[in-house]
Amino acid sequence: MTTHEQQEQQEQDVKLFFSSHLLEWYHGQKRDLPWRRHRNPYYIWISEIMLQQTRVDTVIPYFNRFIERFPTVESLADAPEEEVLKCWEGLGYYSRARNLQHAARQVKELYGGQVPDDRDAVFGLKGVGPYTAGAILSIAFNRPEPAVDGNVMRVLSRYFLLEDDIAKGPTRVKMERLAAELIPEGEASYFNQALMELGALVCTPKSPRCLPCPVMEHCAARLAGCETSLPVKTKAKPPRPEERLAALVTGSGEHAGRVLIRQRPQSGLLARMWELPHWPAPPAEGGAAGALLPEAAALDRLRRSLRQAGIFARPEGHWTAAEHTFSHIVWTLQVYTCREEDAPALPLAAEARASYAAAGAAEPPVELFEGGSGHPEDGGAVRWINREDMESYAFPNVFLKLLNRYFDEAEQQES
DNA sequence: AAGTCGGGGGC
DNA sequence: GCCCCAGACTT
Repeated sequence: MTTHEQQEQQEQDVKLFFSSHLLEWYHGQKRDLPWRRHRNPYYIWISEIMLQQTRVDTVIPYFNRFIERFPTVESLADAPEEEVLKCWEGLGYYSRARNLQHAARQVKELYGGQVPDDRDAVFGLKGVGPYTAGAILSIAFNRPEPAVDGNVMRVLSRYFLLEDDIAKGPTRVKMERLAAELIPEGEASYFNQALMELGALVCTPKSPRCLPCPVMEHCAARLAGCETSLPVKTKAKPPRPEERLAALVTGSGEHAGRVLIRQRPQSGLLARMWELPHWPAPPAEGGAAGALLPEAAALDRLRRSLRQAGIFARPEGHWTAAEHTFSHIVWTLQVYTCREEDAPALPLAAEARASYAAAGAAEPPVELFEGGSGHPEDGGAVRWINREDMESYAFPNVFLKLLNRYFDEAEQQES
């Protein structure tokens, strides 16, 4: 046998060792997760969409509620979109929910309500990319397809000491080829889950638990002592800060005891979710970025933004500040309590024109809803709600917390 | 290839 | 604070 052939044989042995030991470990260590109790392709599919960029512990309660409310593909396909969004409330990446329902309608109409088991069909479902397609095909149907996510790339980077940047596209393709080679005959479902389970429980990003690892013996990174410096991944850009003024408008007259909420536009950030109205804060005088706007200026700006949006209310004072972090933006919301007022006798357009004229040409126009086209169906719908009504609207977490806190405080003041 | 899309847990 | 998570989609 040549040296080259010996080397190849050794690589094969290391791969076989990995696959067999990992599989055996999985059968002893796998967690009891709701979507693992039956091999139901619909359950697998829902769980995989929820698990995109989201931890198992976070997903479990959402999954259980979702399956209870939408037990079948058809029930999901036929549901009102707001109900799907409400089920997703707080889970983030809300386009996942909309895409999921779109895909449920695809499955209902194209495949008779049965989740398809062939590659092209699964890939064609909205919201299903390379990872999720591989996960559905392998976990639900035991097809020998790779399912390469962050866990898998981390595990493979370490075991095979691969220094490719996992943030780059081609790296995933390379990992998929490798992961496909590793699948033992007829064991795609368990093996792919085992790979991810190892990444979640043992081969963690920081301080991996190498001693109990079933494949430590041949882990190249461990042998080289560099397991904590893998995988290589370029840093994400820091999110840009955005200062915003938010209005907590309490109703008077027929709206007494209620708070004003607004719906976001059809597309983009937090699409179709409900929120307290808010607008970009003008830069503070003196120009220092992040400097706090003087209260009087904020109150005045908010009053005009509200009026421009057709809301007649008087900002009264600063209530609280709240932060909300997205992947690419950080909102700092300065929340002001505002009191609903009677609409003025003058029509809004005339009011607005007079307001601009009085302010002079230097006054910047305040958009009705930035990013929107101005059409009502693009968002901007408003409602006056009490605490019980919150059941009917889906809110991003920051507004969920603000509203709950407000209603708590209002209740305490009554008693 | 880079930007857009949430939110939380772990350290 | 920072990192990353069972990623997909758009440009």
